[in-house]
Amino acid sequence: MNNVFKALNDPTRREILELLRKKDMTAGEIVEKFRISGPSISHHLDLLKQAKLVIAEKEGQFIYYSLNTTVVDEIMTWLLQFKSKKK
Amino acid sequence: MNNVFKALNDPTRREILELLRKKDMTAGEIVEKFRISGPSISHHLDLLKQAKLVIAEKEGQFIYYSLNTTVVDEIMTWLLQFKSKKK
DNA sequence: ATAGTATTTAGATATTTGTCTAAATATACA
DNA sequence: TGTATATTTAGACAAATATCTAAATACTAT
Repeated sequence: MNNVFKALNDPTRREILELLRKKDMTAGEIVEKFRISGPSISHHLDLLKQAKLVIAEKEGQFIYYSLNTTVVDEIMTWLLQFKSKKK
Repeated sequence: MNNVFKALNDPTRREILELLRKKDMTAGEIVEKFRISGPSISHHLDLLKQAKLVIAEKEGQFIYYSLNTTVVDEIMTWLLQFKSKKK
């Protein structure tokens, strides 16, 4: 849970998630979308991976990244508690 | 939006939110629930306030903190986009 | 006014984070 | 095998963060 909020606490990483919502992408394709170095994006992808918000799959020379929405459910469940006030 | 994720990215602050879900509390009451100094908690409360996740109201000598769930809706809306894949 | 309580603000410090360049690893292909 | 491409790992550094103690502010009540 901690990892998830940590992963979401960065505009670049949130933007990566929004990109992946539209289609799976390779690390290189993602890098092209930003003005940040490859290694930095790689690091962001690593944090997203640790949070299990994305899944990485190797295909030959490339690594394809895709969304994993099951964690999104967990966050929403956690958030929902606040909509039902009182213990 | 950035402020919200920043505010949520700390276990102490998330715990404060969970406490406030049960009932409104003064800063002092919140401090008692943790082993962290008053000033540190005050700082956490400030970040939660900036994110509009809590509301502070002065009552005489005390400041009462309470949840503001409207921001929770915004986060959930943002998260929901990921549940409907494809552009 | 003075003293006491509640809370925040200021300033310091250690840790974490985002970024970079350079180097390492892995795959493809001629 | 050797070279090009894709991506990550390593190491450095500046900026942001969580925490602390000491001091300031605000209110209560004697």
